[in-house]
Amino acid sequence: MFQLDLKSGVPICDQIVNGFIKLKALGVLSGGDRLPSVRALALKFSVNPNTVQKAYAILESGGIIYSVKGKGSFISEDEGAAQAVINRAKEDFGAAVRAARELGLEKDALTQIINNIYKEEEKC
Amino acid sequence: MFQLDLKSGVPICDQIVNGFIKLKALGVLSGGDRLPSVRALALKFSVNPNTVQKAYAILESGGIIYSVKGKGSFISEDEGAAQAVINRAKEDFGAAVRAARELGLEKDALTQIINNIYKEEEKC
DNA sequence: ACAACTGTACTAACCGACATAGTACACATA
DNA sequence: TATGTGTACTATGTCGGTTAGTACAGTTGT
Repeated sequence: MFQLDLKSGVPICDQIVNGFIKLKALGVLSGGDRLPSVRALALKFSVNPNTVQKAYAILESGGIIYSVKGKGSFISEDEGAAQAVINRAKEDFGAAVRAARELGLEKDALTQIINNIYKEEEKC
Repeated sequence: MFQLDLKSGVPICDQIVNGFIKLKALGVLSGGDRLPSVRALALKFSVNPNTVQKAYAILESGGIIYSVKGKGSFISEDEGAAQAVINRAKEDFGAAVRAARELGLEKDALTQIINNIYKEEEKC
């Protein structure tokens, strides 16, 4: 399961959305897997149930998950939905690259930044 | 001169800051060049003078520009400011990398995107 | 001296996004 | 029936960004 950083400035709602997208992208969660209930996840994260519910609603509107009253929320079987999210993330990253290039940053500088950040990840 | 996108969600203040940083990085504006007055730019962008003033204050605190009461605001001659611009750009790019990583994108996927974009540049 | 411009410094208010709090309803399952 | 589930509201509070208005200090040109 992922973690929340309440001090990051990133909306909790978005962090939950991205967290599950990542878990699905990594294969930790796959089609049909059940998500924690709205109330359970809220309790675990010490967060308001409404916030979790909002995140689940966003995930469902994006086709990442589907929810059934009285049963729970589940990872969608549809592979295209997650892929669409990944593609959008790639586009966003591409925009950042172009912005950096426009300001004169060299390719090597960018790859070095990437290497450093992905090295940090190993520590976790 | 740059443009504002009031619907982008990016704070107007930040857009103005980034606009001038970009103009300086591209060499359109160089040391000693005069910026539009706070009121003039506010009028041009149909924006509150306070917002422009805030942007100028940020630019000055970052050493990008310097302001003189009664005279105006000017692009800084300071070379260190250029380094500040680079550092800022790197931070922005780093944030994009972290966002991509957060969504589960692999390092190789990011470097590949960079390579493709910098290949495009050769055509220019 | 004067007018017109410049940057600067406030306070007050509005707005939207985000999060919280509380309540209520509908459905599924044991 | 009891419990847990998703869902739908309203109300409240906070915060950042922006706007509005006013005021002051310095420079420049007439």
